[in-house]
Amino acid sequence: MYTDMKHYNHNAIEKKWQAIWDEKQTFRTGDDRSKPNYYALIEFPYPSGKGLHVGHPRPYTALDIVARKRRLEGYNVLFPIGWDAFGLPTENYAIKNKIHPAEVTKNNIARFKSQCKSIGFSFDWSREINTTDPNYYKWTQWIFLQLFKHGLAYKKEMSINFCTSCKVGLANEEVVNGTCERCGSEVTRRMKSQWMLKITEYAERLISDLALVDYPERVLATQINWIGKSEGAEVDFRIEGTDDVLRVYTTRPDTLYGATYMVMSPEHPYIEKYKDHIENYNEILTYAEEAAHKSDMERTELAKDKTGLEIQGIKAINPVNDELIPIWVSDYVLMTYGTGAIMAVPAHDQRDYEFARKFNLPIVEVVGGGNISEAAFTDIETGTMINSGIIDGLSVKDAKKKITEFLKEKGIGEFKINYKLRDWVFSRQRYWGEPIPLVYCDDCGWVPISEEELPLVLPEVEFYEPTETGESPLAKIEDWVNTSCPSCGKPAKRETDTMPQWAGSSWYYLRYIDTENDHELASKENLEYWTPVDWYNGGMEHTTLHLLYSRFWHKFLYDINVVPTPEPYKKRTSHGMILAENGEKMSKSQGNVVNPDEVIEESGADTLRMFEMFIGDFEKSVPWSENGVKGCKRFLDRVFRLTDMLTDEEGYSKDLEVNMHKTIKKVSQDFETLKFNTGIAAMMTLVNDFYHKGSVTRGEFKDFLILLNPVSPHLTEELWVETGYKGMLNQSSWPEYDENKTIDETIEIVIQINGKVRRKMNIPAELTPEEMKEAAIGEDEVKKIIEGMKIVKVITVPGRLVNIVVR
RNA sequence: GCCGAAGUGGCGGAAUUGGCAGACGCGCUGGAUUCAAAAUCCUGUGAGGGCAACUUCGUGUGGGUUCGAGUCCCACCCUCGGCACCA
Repeated sequence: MYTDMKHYNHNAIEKKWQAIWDEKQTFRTGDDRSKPNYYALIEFPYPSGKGLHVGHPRPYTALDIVARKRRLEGYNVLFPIGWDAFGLPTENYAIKNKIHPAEVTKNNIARFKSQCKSIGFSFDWSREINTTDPNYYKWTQWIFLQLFKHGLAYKKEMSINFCTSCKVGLANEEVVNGTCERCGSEVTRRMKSQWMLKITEYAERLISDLALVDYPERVLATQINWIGKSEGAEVDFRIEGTDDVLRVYTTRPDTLYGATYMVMSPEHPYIEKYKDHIENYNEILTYAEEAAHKSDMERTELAKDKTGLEIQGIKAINPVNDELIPIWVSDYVLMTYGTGAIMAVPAHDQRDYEFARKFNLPIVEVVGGGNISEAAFTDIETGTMINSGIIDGLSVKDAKKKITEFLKEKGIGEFKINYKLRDWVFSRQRYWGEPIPLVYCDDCGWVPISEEELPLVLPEVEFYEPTETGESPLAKIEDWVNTSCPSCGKPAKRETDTMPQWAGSSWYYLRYIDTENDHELASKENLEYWTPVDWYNGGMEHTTLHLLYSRFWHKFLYDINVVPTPEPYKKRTSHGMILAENGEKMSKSQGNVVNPDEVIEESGADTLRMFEMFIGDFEKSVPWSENGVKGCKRFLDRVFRLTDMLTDEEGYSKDLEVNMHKTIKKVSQDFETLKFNTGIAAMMTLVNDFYHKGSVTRGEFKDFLILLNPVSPHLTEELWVETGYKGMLNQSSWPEYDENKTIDETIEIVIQINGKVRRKMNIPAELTPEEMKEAAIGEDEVKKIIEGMKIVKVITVPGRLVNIVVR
């Protein structure tokens, strides 16, 4: 006969609790400011047309666990969600299917939202934001205006990276191996007048303030590497027969005596300036044009073999030894870094060495210790200066200092710090982005529109395609473009470029704090209470771009007294990707995308959440596994059936008391340190213990349910009610452990002889090392083994082992 | 080339930071239940040898330190991520 076994109906249970949480607004951020606050943040998603795949819930579940645990610990928790909804894929889809991007966005968001709800995340849905909402981008525009007013936004005619397919300018960061980060098409260079943000002004602070935050080592390294700080000197070389100097930047001023030629970038202004002096001007011009034509890809990839030309007709004078040296032009020198010209020291720089070898230029050794007939000697730790006049005999470090002081004294050089970081190209020739709230007036130049007029709303437009000239589609809407100057009232034209997708995501964490505020981006009081974000988790792919940009904006807002902290995020962590079962990246084209909806339907959201966390090391990429999902489902089934072995006892049983305390400790710690996999393993072990014992007390079950709740919230809430505990689980509190009760009374120790495990024995935990030693030596088997040998030494590790060294 | 992370069973991964390698899960083996299957429960599961108690080998490779090394040091190899002519 069939027993009346209750069945774990995950679908019913999950729908039931999601409805209850919604109705009771269970996870709405509280107003009780007497509670300690906790701000947990995930990277808000871009609502693509494809919906979520199983990679999304990994970071969301992780911080959902943290948020739920914090609430049970008595914190007032802010755990918000929103949509980073401007962007090219939506626009491209809109173009292709002739649907308004706003409509596409709305549909995509609806899909994402219902998926997020079906997974049971404890987001505060009352604070949902959307970067394409005028009430939101009003403040994105407002921040831009402040940047503009503080001189940090400027327009510049410049050579930009231009994606041939998207027809937009790209920031350096958006170009990956010479192709567009988004669509993979070829990127070429093109001159275009662009809005730029002076992130370089913050370069130093973006490095030094990393000391204030808790980021993983690899993230710190990426930030520092990207900013690329270097210290050196700028040095003036006179150009023979003129009053002009050619200024160079070098990190090795100590090698100045070894400079045997100079190299200018093909774009260097002196080429134009001295065209009358330059005998081979036409040749140089041809070379410069070729270089300009090359995309960044070609210029770096093919540049393994160096090219260049000597500039005939002008020569430079080495300021320390007055030697006449030739000036070359080569595309391995970039106009965008340093001064656009270098002094070449082939003996001590790899690139100069290659170049000198190829073109038979002299190589003069000025740092002794290497073998320059074979390779450039670039070591700066061991060498001693030679052939170097006033700095002969010094170490590299001392020589740098002395020569830089000398140059400074003579007025022909100075100490200089350079950064690889470039200013941020901030305009896009696209429709689906925030309009830049500026107007161009022939008399007044660029004028900001009045802040009262914000938001400057995107006008309706018939076609979203960029124009043939690469201009924004907005340029075609005449009655929008033509306006009057806010300053003098004369006819003027609006800026038609829009902002990049990075804009809205650079400050969204601030808006969550005060979503309804319509007179400031967030109130001082709320910002004081909630910032900085306590824990921000996101993907490694955002650790250069997004993190740097948002830190920059935050620092600016700090400088103008809008936010109270110098850094936006106190702690940052990163998750690994979820790959397809075969170890490949999940992608639509491969057809290997796993959809969470199917997993939820079949095994439930609680199982999905658990497996997302149990699958492996949170910080590493890991392949998805169908069987792994089944394993987690099996575990939750076992949890469900624990109710059949429930006893009436309210406390912990004697047998399992230590296990309970150990598990509480392990789970509590592991949920704080991204070790969700081992925390869950500890709970599995505990459940195995319950099964082996065949019973579980009400007290044990209750605390176990709380521990499991952040991972699998629906089932645990259901079992809480079913078992008849008070109220709802989310109203209870996180269990505490007693350190003294995490220690077993008797422990098994290992007896080693000469470092090899020979015996194991059970002893009372409180034995002293001396007693352990006695016990080990006295053990019968051990006695037999060491009979006739001499005990040299005995090592005891309390609670672990005794090692007997014999001869 | 430079920077960063890693290399542990058939698989995902553990290992209180120098102290029983392989927790937990998957997969697989055997058993119980069943007419049978699924599900469930109980066993076993790094490799070799032994009827067994046991024993030898074993954390990318080679050396070293130590009573003791997955963990520390030196030299390599390989994988993944980032940067890449930045003077």
